[in-house]
Amino acid sequence: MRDETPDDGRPPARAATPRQAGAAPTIHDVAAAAGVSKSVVSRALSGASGVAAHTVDRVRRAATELGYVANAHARGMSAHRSHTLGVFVRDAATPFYGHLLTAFQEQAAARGYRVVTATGAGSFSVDDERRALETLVALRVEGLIVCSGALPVEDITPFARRIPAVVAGRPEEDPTISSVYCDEVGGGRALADHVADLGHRRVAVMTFTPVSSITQSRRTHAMAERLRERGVHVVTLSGDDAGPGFDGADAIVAGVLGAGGVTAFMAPSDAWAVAALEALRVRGVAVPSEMSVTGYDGVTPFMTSLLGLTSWRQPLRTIGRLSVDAVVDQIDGLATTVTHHAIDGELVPGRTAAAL
Amino acid sequence: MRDETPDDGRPPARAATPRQAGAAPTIHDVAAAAGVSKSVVSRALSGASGVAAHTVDRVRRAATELGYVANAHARGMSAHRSHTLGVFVRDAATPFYGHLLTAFQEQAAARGYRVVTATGAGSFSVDDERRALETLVALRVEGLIVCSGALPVEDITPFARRIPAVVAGRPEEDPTISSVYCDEVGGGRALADHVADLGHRRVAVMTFTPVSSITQSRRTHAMAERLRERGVHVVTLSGDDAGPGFDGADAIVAGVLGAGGVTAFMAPSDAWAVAALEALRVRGVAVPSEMSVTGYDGVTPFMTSLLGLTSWRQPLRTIGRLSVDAVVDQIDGLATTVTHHAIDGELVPGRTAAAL
DNA sequence: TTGTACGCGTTATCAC
DNA sequence: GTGATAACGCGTACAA
Repeated sequence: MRDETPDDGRPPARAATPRQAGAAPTIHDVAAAAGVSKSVVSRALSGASGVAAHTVDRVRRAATELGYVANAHARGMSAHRSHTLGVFVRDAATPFYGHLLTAFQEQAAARGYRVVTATGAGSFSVDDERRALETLVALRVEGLIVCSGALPVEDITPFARRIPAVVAGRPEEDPTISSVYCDEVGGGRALADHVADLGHRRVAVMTFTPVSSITQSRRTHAMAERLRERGVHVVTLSGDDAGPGFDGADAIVAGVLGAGGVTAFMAPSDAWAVAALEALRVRGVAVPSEMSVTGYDGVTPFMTSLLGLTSWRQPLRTIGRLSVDAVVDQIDGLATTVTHHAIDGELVPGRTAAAL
Repeated sequence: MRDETPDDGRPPARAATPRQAGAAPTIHDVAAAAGVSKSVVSRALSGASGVAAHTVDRVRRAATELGYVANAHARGMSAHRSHTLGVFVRDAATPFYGHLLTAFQEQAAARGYRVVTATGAGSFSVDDERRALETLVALRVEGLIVCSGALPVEDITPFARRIPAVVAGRPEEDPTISSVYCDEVGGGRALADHVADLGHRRVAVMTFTPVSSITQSRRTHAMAERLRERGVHVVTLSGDDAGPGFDGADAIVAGVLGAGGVTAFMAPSDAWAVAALEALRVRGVAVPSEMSVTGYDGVTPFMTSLLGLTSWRQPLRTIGRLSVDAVVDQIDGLATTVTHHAIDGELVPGRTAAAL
């Protein structure tokens, strides 16, 4: 049970000396408890030299006694540093972003930074995303990591002018802003080669326009292009009209089957591949004997050997690590130029795509 | 390209009047640009009454012109409010927590709060988790939402004394701290009933001790107990020894098959169920004809009709919403008592468990 | 070795 | 309707 009254509109209760119970103890409280001045507390706790050993002891004891945790806001104000990185993710519920998030946290901690996350609050309108970015800026994060396949770069650059920023997980050649991403074109082409190598001559590819998803557009067009180079007949199906969820999967599959003679379907992501596999199962089409299916992303939990999905793995841990390094290097002055880092992915053979 | 020098150890550069380019504009800059005092800017931007309409206009224009975003730290210091909720999640990469996180963000936004997230930085040691909680406290979050099946409540209560807190996603009866969770016992029992109803008489259940995971312990013991009540012979296999990942799945499956006559296996989670399904497939055991398998959680992307996993769905969206409501109600003084909210889950029939 | 005084950016109070 | 001014909690020159 809390022992304080909620301090909703507290202004009148300007505590004179007896701080109200429940309020966080300040450096002043610790100083009083230890019988020294605030500056000594500050120095003792920060491990600065020039403080008597026994004084440090007394201060430390008083601090833990009171459960003192320095106010990051006040500290940031005077130090002009927040030691905080801001991460914007479009949808934390997606495993892809979840893994990225974890990698960010880990590397940021290793580099001595904390991470605050913001999202577009569910209804992914561009306006929401803009507001989320503003939240990060208000928090005076020292670096910005943006993970969104959709947010146009124009919405990021105004902030990137002030704060070292990096776009993670999607290709971005804007000269203003660094990026770390998996080589979508190389991945799409390699996966297409895999399908062509399996002997498929008529392949359906689900494609997107850049506005709906930069990554999915890039990789799917690379697939189609490479297939054509290999002399494979390509049937493209637009994923832009398929709606936000995966409800359009059946319509897509119907299109694939209706095209006639198609023996392989290349999905833009593992999630779409799984949705397609479901639709195929419902329609009684055997995979891979009657139809081969490939995904993209290669992230758990889709990458279970149970599903055996043939896919392309993006090295999310590496992307996360390099993204943090990119912004922190800029913050620390170790790097001053914008960098674009394309990481190689890796083919995951699987069992959903077989030789014809 | 950034046009400022990185402000690493900036103290000497105490800008006199000409602020260094790239530094975030302050209310002072806006005031100067609009030709008014800071007070007016503050009131104009906060929509307070008592400011001439044309002045508001001028200030607004100057603010957007400069790209002014109020410093949340300074605002919080003066207002004694951060309008921020702190969320601690054990592992954002897990879909379970990812969904929860999204639900938090959404409801927090609806209630006018922002969310900052902290995790144990990957290597989930209790020490890391404590440090993560301290980060949140340093940020002076007004409410705390803790999602971790492992962090002992004793590590939370010292903070909960000061800050309204809620444990989300796991049962917690501590009188100090509110909780919102799915009824693990009810879920485990209902799922066990489902298995018993299917006619299984010898069932293997993977169990945990509370120290390794409170939720998994609770639900699995409920399963075993209910099965015994129904006169079913239960074989328990300890999941505590299975290691951190799912590598122990094959050993578990070996134990299930070695027990003799077991026709159903109840896993503590969907992830474990999928791991078991894989191990069974490798061993050539047909599901569900030779062995029925059930999971628990019922969260995407495991809940694809492709896998057809029989499971128990936890209403994560509801849990997320109610968790935020619980802390915000306490902050706003709408609620003063600690509440424990057990939400009902829902059976997901699936195809991995069949009648004997 | 320790204490004093100031400033960080903002809001709220009180004169004007 | 507007402008000084005093906090808020902390770090840190500078003085003692």
